[in-house]
Amino acid sequence: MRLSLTAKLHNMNEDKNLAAARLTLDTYLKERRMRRTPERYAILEKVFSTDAHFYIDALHEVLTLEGHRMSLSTVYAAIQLFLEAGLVRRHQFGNQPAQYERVVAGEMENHHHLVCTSCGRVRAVKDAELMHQLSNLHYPTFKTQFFSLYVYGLCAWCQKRLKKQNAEAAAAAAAKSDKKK
Amino acid sequence: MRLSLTAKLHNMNEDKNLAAARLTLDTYLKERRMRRTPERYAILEKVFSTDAHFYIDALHEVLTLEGHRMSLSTVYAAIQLFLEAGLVRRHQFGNQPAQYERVVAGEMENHHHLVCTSCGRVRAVKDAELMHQLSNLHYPTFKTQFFSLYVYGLCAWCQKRLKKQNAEAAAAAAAKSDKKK
DNA sequence: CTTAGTGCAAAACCTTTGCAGGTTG
DNA sequence: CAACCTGCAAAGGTTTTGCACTAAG
Repeated sequence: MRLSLTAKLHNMNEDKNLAAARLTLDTYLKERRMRRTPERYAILEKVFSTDAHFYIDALHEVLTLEGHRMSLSTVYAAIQLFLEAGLVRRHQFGNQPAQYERVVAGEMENHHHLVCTSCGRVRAVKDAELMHQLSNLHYPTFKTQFFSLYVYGLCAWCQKRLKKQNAEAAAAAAAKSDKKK
Repeated sequence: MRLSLTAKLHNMNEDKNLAAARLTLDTYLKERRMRRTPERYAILEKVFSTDAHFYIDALHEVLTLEGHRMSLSTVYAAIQLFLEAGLVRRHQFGNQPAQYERVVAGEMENHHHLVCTSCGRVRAVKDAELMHQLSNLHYPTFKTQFFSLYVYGLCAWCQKRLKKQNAEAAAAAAAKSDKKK
């Protein structure tokens, strides 16, 4: 199978990211004399196999389907650990279950999020200049680690949906007041 | 009792904000033929009595203490309604319970948040220029309503605490390896 | 009067925890 | 071989829901 150049570069970066993450985890665990269990590394590998957001239960499900046998609590514990090691970031929108996202080796944010206030869907947006500016925010007595910018609003799909819904509601209301008369 | 000029101005603004919010709620409820119950207005009044973040259960407790009799689910339902009407904003940090914040009449954000990744405490920061810039972010097909910027890091208190803790851990580790020898 | 809103209690949900047994260092 | 991690089941805490009753339009 031949891969395109961009695909090759992509894969190379993936591998590099994963390798770096493994190293970070190694160091983190050794420093704290914690154990380097196969579960933790399997979870790490899966987490770094994509830059998309993921849910804990979906992550567990995928791992299970792929033949790893581990319990949901192990996944929760590992993600908690990764969070403390700075390997993942946690997001929570509305009161959906928490979403997580890998953190690529020490690099500051390179994107922010558009969140639909109606359906809850999240889209990532890249804006290098803005990200650069935000990563230079500093405050006395506060040691900045990272930041999150969420822009809330209506996605294209929900704009359409709500417009239709409102039209229907208006029609229903009109019918009702006609009936009264 | 005499009030300072700034206190007077403050109160005037509070009153204006509350009045505007009441009007918004009136309109919102009428449009949808929903009922204007005393509970909803009592909750609205409390929500607009401060610009601080609040928790649902604390809000319910305060209302109860002040003689309003209403159940927790009513408060949840009302806040959900306010959320849809754009009268409050929801925030969620770590997996603490959700925090809410009133939205002052159509005005865009005027502050952002510093969140301590260790203790979870949140501090509001005003930066007019930055807020103005962020409120001008626009995207095709996405109808922006508002935004939230969170800067995560360590608060002064946790920086101190963790430093001390690490020193202790190092000492303990040293003692342990001494013992082995 | 009709329907929506409230109150109460119970459910649902995600996440954490306690404990027994197995694995890592 | 000691300590820590995993797995399981059960608890925890917030938010939602079902149902009967009350009140708003």
